[in-house]
Order: sequence, then structure tokens, then C-alpha cells
Amino acid sequence: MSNRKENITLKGLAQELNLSVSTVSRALNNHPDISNKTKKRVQRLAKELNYVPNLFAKGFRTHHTHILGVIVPNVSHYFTTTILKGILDEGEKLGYKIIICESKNDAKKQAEMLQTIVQFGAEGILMALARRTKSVNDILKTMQRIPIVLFDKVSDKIPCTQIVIDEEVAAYKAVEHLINTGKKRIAIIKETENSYNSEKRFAGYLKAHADYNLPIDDKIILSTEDISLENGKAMANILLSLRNRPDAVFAITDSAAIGVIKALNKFKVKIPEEIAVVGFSNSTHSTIIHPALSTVDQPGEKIGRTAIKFLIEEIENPNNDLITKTVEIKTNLIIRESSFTYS
Amino acid sequence: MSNRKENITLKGLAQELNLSVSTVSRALNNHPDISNKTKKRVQRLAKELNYVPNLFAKGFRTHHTHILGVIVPNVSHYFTTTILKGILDEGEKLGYKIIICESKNDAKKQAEMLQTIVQFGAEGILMALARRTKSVNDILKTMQRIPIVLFDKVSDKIPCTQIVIDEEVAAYKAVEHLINTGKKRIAIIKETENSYNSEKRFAGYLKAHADYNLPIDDKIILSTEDISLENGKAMANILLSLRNRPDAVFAITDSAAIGVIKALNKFKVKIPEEIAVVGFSNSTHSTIIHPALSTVDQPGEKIGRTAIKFLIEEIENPNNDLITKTVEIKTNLIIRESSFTYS
DNA sequence: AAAACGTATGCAAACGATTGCGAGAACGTT
DNA sequence: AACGTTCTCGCAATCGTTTGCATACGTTTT
Repeated sequence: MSNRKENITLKGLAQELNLSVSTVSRALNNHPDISNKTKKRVQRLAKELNYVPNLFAKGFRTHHTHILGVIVPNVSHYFTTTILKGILDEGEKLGYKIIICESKNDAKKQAEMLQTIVQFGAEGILMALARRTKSVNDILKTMQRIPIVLFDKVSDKIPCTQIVIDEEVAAYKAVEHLINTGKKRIAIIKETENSYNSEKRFAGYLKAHADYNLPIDDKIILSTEDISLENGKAMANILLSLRNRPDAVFAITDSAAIGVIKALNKFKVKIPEEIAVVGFSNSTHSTIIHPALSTVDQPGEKIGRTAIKFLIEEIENPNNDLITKTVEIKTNLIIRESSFTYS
Repeated sequence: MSNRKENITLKGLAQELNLSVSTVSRALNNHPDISNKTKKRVQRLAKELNYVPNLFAKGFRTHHTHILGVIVPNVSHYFTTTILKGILDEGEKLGYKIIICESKNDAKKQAEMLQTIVQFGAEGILMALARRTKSVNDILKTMQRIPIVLFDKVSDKIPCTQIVIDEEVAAYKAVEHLINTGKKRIAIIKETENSYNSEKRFAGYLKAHADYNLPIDDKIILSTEDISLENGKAMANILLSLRNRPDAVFAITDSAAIGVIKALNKFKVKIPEEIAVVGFSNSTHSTIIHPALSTVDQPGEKIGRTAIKFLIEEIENPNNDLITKTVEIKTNLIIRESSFTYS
């Protein structure tokens, strides 16, 4: 049997004060119809009895739940958590509660989650797409009910606001930096499959080469399906076995870059003198590895904040355009030991 | 103006089928009073029209919201995210939605969050306490309304179910392992302030020394207020400056342990031959650093799962005992290069 | 044939808050 | 004294769902 405190309701207050429920409601909401004297009386008692409105009844009545859903592939991914930080923080400021779900990079699970989040009364959804989200039907269907804003893992097949970083520019700057330190033969490790991020970063790589009149060599353009630390090592081994070794490696992910560093360390290849390494993400690992990894810092919190702001804007001022609108957040190249030495 | 789809309600279904709302409701809930024929008819149309019950109305009526709140100090902390994973996953299985909040280790913010989570209709709360949570009044007050389960950062001042790891045993085993590898002068880096975790781990350290008849030396028992990588380095420097250096360091946190390794690497102290290092947490950093860090693996997912299971149990079978009940999850010592070499 | 029962369904209240509308009181105006 | 305003406040409907109770049948029992 439960002996938890019963909640005080408007009715309770009304009885206590000998007023009607509506008057109490209006007094609490500072409605002009109510005299100051009554307002004071009501508000004092409400405070005294620690009255908390039943947000469920409220939301039910007003169709305003102030819940937002977030779906990410993996909550343990550091970059993702920085985005979540921004979302949670800004959401709190703006009076919204956040429900977080993990799709585990499973498109089916992702679709189910969209369902339940909607069922649950969320007023909008923020999401980073699961890998290999081929069918976007579920997402389009969900968008007919509530607005969606995409971030990080996005798709141009979905007509909505999308918050991304300046992938191409960032990659360009990273490669440019390597070129500026005198590197002429820069390998890249990217993803095999159609990844928005990977393609953009590769484009930046190509553009930098074009702008600086550096030749492209397919032999040092490596792709891997799963861009992990292990595969970073494997790719590095391939590069080391080349007759004509690269003098730098740009990995489109920190984890791969760290794999590369580990492999180079193992074979006592000097970093950055023989081979420089640049990654992408500024994960916490980048300062743990030795030498510390040069990388592109992605302002996760800002991405999160921006995403939720756009979403709430759409919720509060609905215009069902369903138009793709891409917002680019600026990144910042961080130069550390893996690509530069004061000499 | 919004042109989003209107939701189908019970009333809509009832009209379409020429039935009463109550019959439709019962049919959908598989109530025995309803004939199979009618049930089929109703359920078919419901599926066809993609009927989704308004969970807000439902929760409002039944006082069962199926929302749980989680408060953690920092969502970007890796160990925390593994716990969250467990909570999210198990919560989904059990039909609960999770609202996540970040206290940023601020007791005041934490208190506010308890408030809003309750207001919001959550049926229970999972939390890891913010550091220096002196006043537990807010928490006790919240517990009068809904049950709370603590994990990781707990306090015996709060009478509720608490999920922790076997801190003392884990620390004991870590130190025992160092002793077994022949180390005789083992330093410890712990926290200054009253931290449950720190004290327990220190107790394990002491017990291992007692059991193996090793002397304790206050000079190599170091405390720091903020147990960070930087302070790990600082502590290591202190240890290195000692006339009588330790031959091993047990840091009660991976970050401090990594700081130690970095400092030792800098001074080319051989790990583990001259000084072995063991950490605590099995953070992702522990395999990035070189040499790889021996550490205690804390099964975060299991902790999360266990915590939410206990919470839901309390929600669904309320008995307001308000008794402290500590559940210990077993950890696992992972031996890596920083404390052991095959020779 | 009346009574008793089981089965399938509908009626209406309830949950807690909001809000349009209307009513009564107080006051000023003519 | 009759009327109009303004200020306060209450009535009642509403949101979508659940659920105790009543009702309407058809069937079995006596």
C-alpha cells in the first residue's frame, strides 16, 4: 500500500479558499479578470500547500506536452554526448523535456522509436540517422505529424532542417595545413559506403589538392567499411607497405587516425617528421594518444543547441513547408604534435 | 497554419463502427466482456486507420505515465553513458520512457531537476548524486512522492535502493594483483573529500596491505581534490621526487592513472618494470594510452539495467519502507601492459 | 411461463486543468 | 430611478480514455 503524499489540485485549493476552480486557475495564471486581492490569497495558499500543476492534465487539455524526442545511434559516442549536452541544456532553458533513445544504428529500431516517441506525445524530434538508413518512409510519415530536425548524420532525401558542420571546408583546412607543413603526398582514409560525412570530407581533400596543384594518387586513397581504430591500423599497414609511402595521413575520423598512430608507433615511424597524421572530431582520445593528434574540433554543444532551437521554432511557429534547409556550423582545426613540431 | 494529420481517437473509431466509445476501448484492451467478432472488427479498423492511443489522456486517467527520470552529473562521461545505455535499453523493453537530465555536479541544479521531473509526471527517478551533495533534504522530499533509486554516486544518508559496484573488493583485487607481481611499495592516488567511492577503494587498498603484511607509508598515500588527468600527472611528479620511490601506483580513477603514465613516460620511467600502474573504470582511454592501462572494469550496462529494474519493481509494487538497500555489482580486473609483462 | 442467469454492449462519471460565456455586484451616469 | 459599464467571479463544456454500473438481449433453469 502506498502512503505517498496526495497531490494538491485546483479543486483542493478552491475548496480551501471557498472559490471556484476556474477562479483559482485564473488567479494562478495571472489572468486580468481576477482581483489582486484574490490572486494574492490564492497564490499564497498555493505556495503554502506546495501546489504543482498536473502537467499531464495540462498537456492533455492544451495539446502542448513540451516533450521532445531525440534519437541517436549510440549514446556512448563522445561527440554524440557533447551534442546531447547542448540539447539538454538548451531544452531545459526553453522549458522542454527531452526523451532520449538509442537506435544502435539499426534502421528498424529507429523506425519503431519514431513511432513510440510520437505516441508518447512528443512535439518534435531531433535525430542523427542510423547508418544505412535506406528507407526514409517511416521518417517522412512521422514528419506528417510532428516536425523533425536532423543533425550530424543527415540525408538530403529528407526535406527538413538539417544541422551539420562545414565538412568540406573543415577537411580542406586540415589538408591545407598538411600541405603548408611541406607534405606533398597525403593519404586519406575514408568510408566505403555512401556516407554524407565521408563524401564531403573527401571532397574537401580533393579540392585542396586541386587548389594547390598536388597530384592525386589512388593508391593512397583508402576506404574501409567500418571506420574504426582497428581498421585504421590495417590501413596504416597497407600504406607502410607501399613502395612510395605517403608523408601524411588524413583520416576522416579520430579513431582511424589513432589506429594509424598506433601502427606507426609500433614500426617506429617518426610522427610527424616521416608521416604526419590528422584526424577529425577532437575526441577525448586525441590528447591521450602520443603524439597528441591534430584534429578538427566539432562544436557538439553548439550543434545540439542550434538543432533544438530550430526545432522549437518550427513547433511554435508551424509552417509546413517541408523544405530542406541546411545549417552549417563552423569547425576549428586544432594543431597538435602529430602534424607539427616547433623546430 | 498547420496541416498535420489529425489523430484518430476512440470516438472516431466508435462512430465509424457504430459502437460506443467504451466498447471500442474495451475491445482494444482485449477485455473479456467483448465478443470476439466485435474485437476483431474494432482491431482491424484501428490498425487500418493507424490509431494510436493518446498516452497523455491515458496517463492522465490512470495516473500511470510510464515516464522515468534520470539525473546524472555529466552525460559526456563514458562510464555514465554505459549506464545510460543499460537504462535506456531495459527501459524500452519494460515500456518506460526515459527523460535524462544533467546536474553538472551542481546540487542546486539537481534539486531543481528533481522538482521538474516530478512535476512532469515521472513515476520514479534514477540518479547519481552530484558531487558535494550536502543537503539531501530535496531528495528526501521528492521521495515522499515517487521512488528514487541511486547508482554510482550514492549516499547512505538517503534511505533507498542503491546500486553500486563492489568498490572495496575491486580495489583489493587490483592491489593484490600488484602484490602478486612482486610489488612491495604501492602508492595510491585518491580523493580528498568525502567520496563514497574513494573511501571504499582506499579501504580495499588498506585491507590488501594488511592481509599481505605490507607496511603502509603515508608518504605514498596521495589525495587530490579533483581527481583528473592533470592532477594525476602532478601526483606522479611528487612520487618521482621521493627519495624512496614507489614501485607501483594504484589510482582510483583511470584519468589519474593515465596522468601518471603520461608523467612516467615523460621521464622515461619504465612501465611496469620500474613502476607499474593500475587504474579504475576501464574507460576507453585505457587502451589508447601506451602502455595499455590495467584497470577495473565496471559493468555500466548491468548497473543501469539493475537500477531501472529495481525502480520499476518499486513503482509497480509500492511498499514505502524507505530502507537503504545496497546492491553490489561485481567488477572485473583487466590486466594490461601497465602492470604485467610476459617475460 | 416465470424466474434466474450469462453475455454483450452502452451510459455516464471521472481524472485535472483551461476557457468561453454569462451572471451578479458595485459603481457611475443621466 | 433607470440604465449602462466595469469588475469579479462561477458554470459548464472540453480534451481522450477508462471503468462501475445499468440495460438489453438470449438462454437455461425451475
